[in-house]
Amino acid sequence: MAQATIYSVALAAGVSLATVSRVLNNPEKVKKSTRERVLKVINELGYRPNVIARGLASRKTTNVGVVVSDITRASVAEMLGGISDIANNYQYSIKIFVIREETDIIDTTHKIVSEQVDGILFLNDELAEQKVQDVKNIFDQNNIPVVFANVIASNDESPQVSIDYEKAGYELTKTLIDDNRKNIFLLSTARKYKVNDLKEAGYTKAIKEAGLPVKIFRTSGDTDINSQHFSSFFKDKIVDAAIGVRDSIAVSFMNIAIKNGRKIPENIAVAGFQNTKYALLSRPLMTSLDIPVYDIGAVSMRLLTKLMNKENVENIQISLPHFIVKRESTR
Amino acid sequence: MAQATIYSVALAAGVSLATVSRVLNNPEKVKKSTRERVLKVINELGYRPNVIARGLASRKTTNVGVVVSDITRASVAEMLGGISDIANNYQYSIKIFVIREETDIIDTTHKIVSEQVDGILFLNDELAEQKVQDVKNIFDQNNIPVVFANVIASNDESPQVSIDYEKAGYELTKTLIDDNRKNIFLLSTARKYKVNDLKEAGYTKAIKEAGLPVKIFRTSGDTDINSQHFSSFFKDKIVDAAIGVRDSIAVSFMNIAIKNGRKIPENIAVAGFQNTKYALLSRPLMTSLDIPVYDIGAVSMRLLTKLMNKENVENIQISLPHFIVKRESTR
DNA sequence: CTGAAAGCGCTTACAG
DNA sequence: CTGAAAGCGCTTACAG
Repeated sequence: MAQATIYSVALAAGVSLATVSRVLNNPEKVKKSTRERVLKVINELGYRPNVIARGLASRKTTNVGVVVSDITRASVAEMLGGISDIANNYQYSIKIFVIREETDIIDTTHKIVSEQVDGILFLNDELAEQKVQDVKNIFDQNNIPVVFANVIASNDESPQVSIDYEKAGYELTKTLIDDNRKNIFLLSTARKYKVNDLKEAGYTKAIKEAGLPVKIFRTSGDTDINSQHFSSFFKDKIVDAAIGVRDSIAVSFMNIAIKNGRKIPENIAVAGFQNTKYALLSRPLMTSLDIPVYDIGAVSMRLLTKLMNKENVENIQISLPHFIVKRESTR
Repeated sequence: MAQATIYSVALAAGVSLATVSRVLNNPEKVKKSTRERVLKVINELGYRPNVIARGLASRKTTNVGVVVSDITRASVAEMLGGISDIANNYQYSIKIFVIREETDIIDTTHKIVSEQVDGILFLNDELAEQKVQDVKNIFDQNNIPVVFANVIASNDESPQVSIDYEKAGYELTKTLIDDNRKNIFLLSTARKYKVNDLKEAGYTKAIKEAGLPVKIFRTSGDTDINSQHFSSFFKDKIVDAAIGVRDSIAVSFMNIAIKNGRKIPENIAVAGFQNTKYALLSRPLMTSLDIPVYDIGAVSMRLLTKLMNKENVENIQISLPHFIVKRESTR
């Protein structure tokens, strides 16, 4: 049997389709008795409004677009968990848009606009700032609210939720300084992201305050590649502490340090960012800065729903709390 | 300025909207000169067809629904990578539907139907078989093609792409048997999934062939929990080899074995499933059965496009090759 | 409280 | 090769 439509419901209930529509969207405007009659028919027929038709007529799709770079990254997946939980509560559906290095961002953005999403969650932290601004402009022109999640947008007033990465970098570095470490490396990525820039800024600030030498080692996020970098690292560097901008980088470093005969944390203290499963499955267990990724996703989505409803939001730039989980790799 | 519509393009190009539509959908049916004129206007106006309106009129949304349980799992995220890459090629957009234990599957399935997706990729391996069948039936009734990705559907003829998990379990167990191990544990999950059942079947087959004792230890997928289980494990069990149904379980086991004074692989050989980053960041490096998760996603999506186009597909049940990556945790 | 009608922005037979 | 018209399944003023 064909899917029931609003027509068949109206017919069976002996009302007009306007009334059926009201029962669904503004039930209080319909007399109780008719409302119940319509509802009964809806149930019997298993009627579900065609979301596409509704989207066209109402100009609201109840779809939100989530823009990501690498959906494969644990933090991204975790954030999606938070997003989808809240989206479910608010009856929004999620459309994923993956932007890669090769893709024409502007073109893709226009494509997203043509998909008529009601709002955008932007998780892509790997885009150059200028590009982010371009993208933001296009969404603005089309009146589509955007929330940047775990991405520090350019220094404007864009809605965003994240943690204070500079402070986090500062604090994590400070714990190593307080442990009397003198040669503290920051293991960062070769490619520059705003988020990592902030971690670096915090690191540098703490290091300089302590009168220590700033030592930033740039490597790859790819474990196979950074293993090689780290192998040569130990030939010529003096090091008694290291912070990886991601847990995977820190664990990788730690493993190779051990292989090179260093004791953790006696010779070298190691800490990472993100507090992922890697930190829990490493030996020794690794100290890591916990970033509430799930919450960032959830809070972003909640903020977005408010913006989509044109509610007046007091604070559109939310900074969530972070904390350091101390484990065996530091003292 | 308001978004250009097909009307404004038609007006500016001096043709009917039918012609504009044809230029977009059946360009060969339009005279070259008019086609070029229309195309020019489209460019000038930055016109993009409203995907929703198109979806309503053509009854094709070029959306595919991806049904997942835990989007947070590395394998799911990786699969999504493959799916989105191919979806991009074929111009499909991806809508994510997360099904959790609490959710009413049947209701959600109806909801997905009402979203008018053209096809479904079903990644949810945590559903009981009966439920899977129910869900499948609903999609069938609504003529929505479904491909099961990395899920073994009930013993019917549903389209699916996966690996031969039983064979994989058999082979992995065999390598340990060939290394002369006698007390080989399978570390499985308490909750039963079809996929793990198959791994168990392969394990059991190999073990019985060798005349060894079947030893299945059930624990949790959660690292915090299984650590505790494994700690008590070593009090009373004789073991010289273990296979974790997931890498994370195997690494967790290995770490605790080492803590209990066992040498890997001398005393205990350890292997996992999935060949994730965990296997690469563990010490010793862990042997693991590589499951081409990305490819499973990509191939599923490609198969789905064919089904959505109503192409005649020879083989709708695809088994991708797997292989064992031997590392330091086994000999 | 309810219905008739227009309209959302497209596609798609049908004519010509 | 092109256009006029109907229709996809809804929502939403407007009347009453």
